[in-house]
Amino acid sequence: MVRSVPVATPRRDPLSRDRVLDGAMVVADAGGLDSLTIRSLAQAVGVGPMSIYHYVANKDEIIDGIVDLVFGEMDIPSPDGDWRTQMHRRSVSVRHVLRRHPWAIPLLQSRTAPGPATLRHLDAVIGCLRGAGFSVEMTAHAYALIDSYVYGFALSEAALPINGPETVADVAEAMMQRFSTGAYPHLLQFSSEHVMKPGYDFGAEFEFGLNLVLDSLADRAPARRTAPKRAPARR
Amino acid sequence: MVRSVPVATPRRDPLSRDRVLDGAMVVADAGGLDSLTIRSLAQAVGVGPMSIYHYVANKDEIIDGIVDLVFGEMDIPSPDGDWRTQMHRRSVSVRHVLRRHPWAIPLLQSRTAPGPATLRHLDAVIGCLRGAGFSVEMTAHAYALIDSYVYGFALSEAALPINGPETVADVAEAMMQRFSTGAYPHLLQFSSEHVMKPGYDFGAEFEFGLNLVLDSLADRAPARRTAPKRAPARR
DNA sequence: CGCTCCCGCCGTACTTAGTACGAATATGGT
DNA sequence: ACCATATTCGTACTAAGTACGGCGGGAGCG
Repeated sequence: MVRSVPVATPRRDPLSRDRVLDGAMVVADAGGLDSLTIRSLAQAVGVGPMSIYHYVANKDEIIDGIVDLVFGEMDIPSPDGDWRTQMHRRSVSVRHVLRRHPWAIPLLQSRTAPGPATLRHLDAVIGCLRGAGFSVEMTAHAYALIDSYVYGFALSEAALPINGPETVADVAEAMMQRFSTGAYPHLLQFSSEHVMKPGYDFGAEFEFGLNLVLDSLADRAPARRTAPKRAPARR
Repeated sequence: MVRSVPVATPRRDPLSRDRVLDGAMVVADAGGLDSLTIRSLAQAVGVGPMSIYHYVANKDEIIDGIVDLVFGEMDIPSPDGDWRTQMHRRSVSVRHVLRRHPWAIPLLQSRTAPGPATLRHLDAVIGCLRGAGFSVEMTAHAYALIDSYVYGFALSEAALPINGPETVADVAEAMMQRFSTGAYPHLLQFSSEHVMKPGYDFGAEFEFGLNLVLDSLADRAPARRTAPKRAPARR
């Protein structure tokens, strides 16, 4: 097990579970979940397809592994400090991470084998809310609400045509043809007057909803504990 | 096309795009998206695999088709009546439909070829909000917020172990082993004190978040509340 | 110094899925 | 009765997951 002299036999460094999972992340980031096949992964890490199976039992285990890696990239709320600030920072971080790894969004909630980073994240969020004085019931409410919003937003955002004004125009153009029948007047008006305007950025909607959600929760929370700082509860 | 005598040649009635899509729905509902293969679908509708391709170009078109069927099952907000009531009813309906077809959740936002039911739904939601007096900007905010929440909640809900107190206990048991190390104290406490309690129903969290979101939007909306009539909002 | 065993690696091949191609069959019109 | 057209399907090719077993080289032993 212990290698006395590291120089001795670095055949070409012996692969490892971590290198497999890191490689899987890279492949998924580059081409989406569909492009992540055992063969493409093997090629990415420079081995034959079957070598992968010496480090993971099957593809599902790879998926579980990279989902946990994604959770590992997210900021965790600190138990100290204002809960609203912490949850805001954490939520923004979650969104940014999911923008980097959009393929992970449908997987986040659907894995039944959470890894350590996932559990640490969950624990920190619950700890933050409970520490702020939320009751168990209220914590459940808040957590479901915040995460539903954040994940849902990430899902919507990921669904948008790949970014770039070019694509937006194309999609709009294609849609216009159907609208021209007059069957969808509100949609037509909304698209042309707002969504298709040059400066429109769907991502900017995130802050509005997040602040609304957090403010409303603050209103209904036991407004005490660790938050003498900013004046909360703007109404 | 028109069959003069129904007795004459009901070979076994001639299949159709609708029968293909309906069959695809049934298969997906029964066994999830993974179980929907061309072969399983063909068997479900009683034909050979290749016959399918006379009614759809490829599997993606089938996916697009059943996603639109899902949208077609959702209640649509009426332009008359209180927007809050309408949006509440619509959101509850969306959630129920997605509970029936959980495989559709990751697909809803990711299809770039929306069908007629999808567009009708979109149009109705926008029409409802605009008709209630929301500005274009506010409509965009509200729509992103509400849908992110509803889809995100559906996503979370679909991820839960299949329902049934049996499974909950099992999952909890498996998790407990990891918690026993003391690494996730808040999560442990939260689970044992709340989530694992007999009466807990995650689905009940939906109303809390939905009402909070709608109430907060109402606070920031033009206090016009119910649209007295239909406001065409054309220009 | 050579033998052997083990570990990491991979070649081969079986199974399932999407689907291209064109043949087989049926149906209605003349 | 016969053909044009509309349906349906048989065959087969490609890609992907992965079971099985073989190979080769370093480590420890004699």
